[in-house]
Amino acid sequence: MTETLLEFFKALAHESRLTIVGLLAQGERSVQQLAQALALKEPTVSHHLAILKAQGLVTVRAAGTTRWHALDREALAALAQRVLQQAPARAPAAADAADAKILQAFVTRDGTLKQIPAARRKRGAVLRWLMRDFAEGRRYSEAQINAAIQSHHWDSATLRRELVGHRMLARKDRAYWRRPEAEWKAGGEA
Amino acid sequence: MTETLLEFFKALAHESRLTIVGLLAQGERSVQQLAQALALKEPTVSHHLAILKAQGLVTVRAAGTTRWHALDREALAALAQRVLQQAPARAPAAADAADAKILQAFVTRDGTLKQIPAARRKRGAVLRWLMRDFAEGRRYSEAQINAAIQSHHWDSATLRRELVGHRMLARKDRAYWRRPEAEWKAGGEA
DNA sequence: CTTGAATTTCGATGCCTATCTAATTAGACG
DNA sequence: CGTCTAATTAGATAGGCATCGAAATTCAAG
Repeated sequence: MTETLLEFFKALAHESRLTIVGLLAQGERSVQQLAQALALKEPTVSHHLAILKAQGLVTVRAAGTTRWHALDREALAALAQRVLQQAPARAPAAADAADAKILQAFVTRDGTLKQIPAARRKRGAVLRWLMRDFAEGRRYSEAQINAAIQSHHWDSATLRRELVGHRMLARKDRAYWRRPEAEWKAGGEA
Repeated sequence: MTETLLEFFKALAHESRLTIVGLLAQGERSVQQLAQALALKEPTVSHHLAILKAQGLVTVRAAGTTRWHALDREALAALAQRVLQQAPARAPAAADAADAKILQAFVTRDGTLKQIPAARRKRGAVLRWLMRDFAEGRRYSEAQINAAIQSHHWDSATLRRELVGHRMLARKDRAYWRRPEAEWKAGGEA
C-alpha cells in the first residue's frame, strides 16, 4: 500500500512531470510537442512519460509514426482517493459502548492516559484502546512498542507487559506482533 | 497553484516522510520516538518534520521539553481534494447546442479536426472549441500554441492566425494569451 | 528492401537532497 | 545559575535522479 503510494507521489513530485500532467489534462500530446512546450529534449520527456506510465497515469495511442499520450483521469482520481482514505482514519474512539464509557474516565481528549486502571475489566478496555496503534501482520521492536505507548503514558514498560499478558501482543525473541483479535476480544487472563 | 501542489508532492515523495505521516496518523509522536521507529537520528527527523510543517501537514504542541507532533488531517484532505479537482476537467464538449452540432460534423470522436470549416459561423464554433486548451491569465509561447493546436490539426499556423483574428487570442511581442470571453463570445470579425 | 521520421534506450555527467556528526538553543529542575 | 534533556541548526558527505548526446528501434511509405 505505502509502496504504491510512495511511487505515486514520487511520480508527481517533479516540475517537469507535473507540467506534463497539466498539459495532458488539456488534451493529447506527442513527445515532440511536450519537449517543445517544456524546453526539454525528447529523451528526457520520454523518460518522464515512462515514469508516469508506470503509475498508470498516462496512456498511449499510436497513429502513424507519432504516439499520442493522454492522461488517465480515472487512475489519477483513484490514487488521490487513497490519500483521502488515509486521512480520515478512525476517531479516538473505543471498540464498543462499554469501553467508551471507561475510556472517557481514564483518557483525556488529547489521548493521554491519566492512570492505569486497577480493575481488570477497565484495564482491558484501556489495553484494547492502546492496540489501535498496532497493525496485524507487522513486526515491531520493543523500542517501537514503547514509542507508541509513550505518547499516551510514561510507563510503557508496565503497559507493554500487560498487553503481552492479555494476549493482545505476542513476543518471540526480540520481536513483537499483534495477535488476532479473536484470541483476546472476549476472554484473556493475565 | 502548481507551485504549492508541487511542494506538496515533494513533501510526501520520500519514504521517511511518508512513514512519519503514517505514524502521526496513529497519534502524536515526539522527535525521539519517530527517530527510534525509523532508525534515523533526531536531526534527520527534525529535517523531515520541518518540510511537512512547511506544507501545513504537521502541527506541534509543546509540553515541557518535548514537542508532540500531530498530523493535520484537514490540510491533507484539502490538498488531496485539489488533485481530484484537477482531474475531472471539462469533457470534450462544446460551449452550446448550436456549436455541438457543428463540431459533430467537423471533429472526430478522438478530437481530430477533420477539416477547417469555410463558413465563418462554423469556423467560429471550431475556434471556440480550440480555445478550451488555453487558460486565461497565462502566457503562451508560439510553440506552445502550436503544440496545443497540432494535437487536433496539422495546420497550426492557419488556425493560430484565425484565433488571433477572431480576437480569442491576443498577441504582443512573442507572447500569446487568452482574451476575456466577453470580447469574442458574441461578435468577432476576422 | 530501403529510406526517413518519431521515439526509446544507453551511458555519462552534474545537481539536489537525505543523512550524519558536532555545535547550539530552549526549557525543566534543583 | 549550572546541569540535564529534547530539539534544532550548521556544515560536510554520499547517493539518487534529471538531463543530455549518441545510438538503437519501430513503423510507415515508396
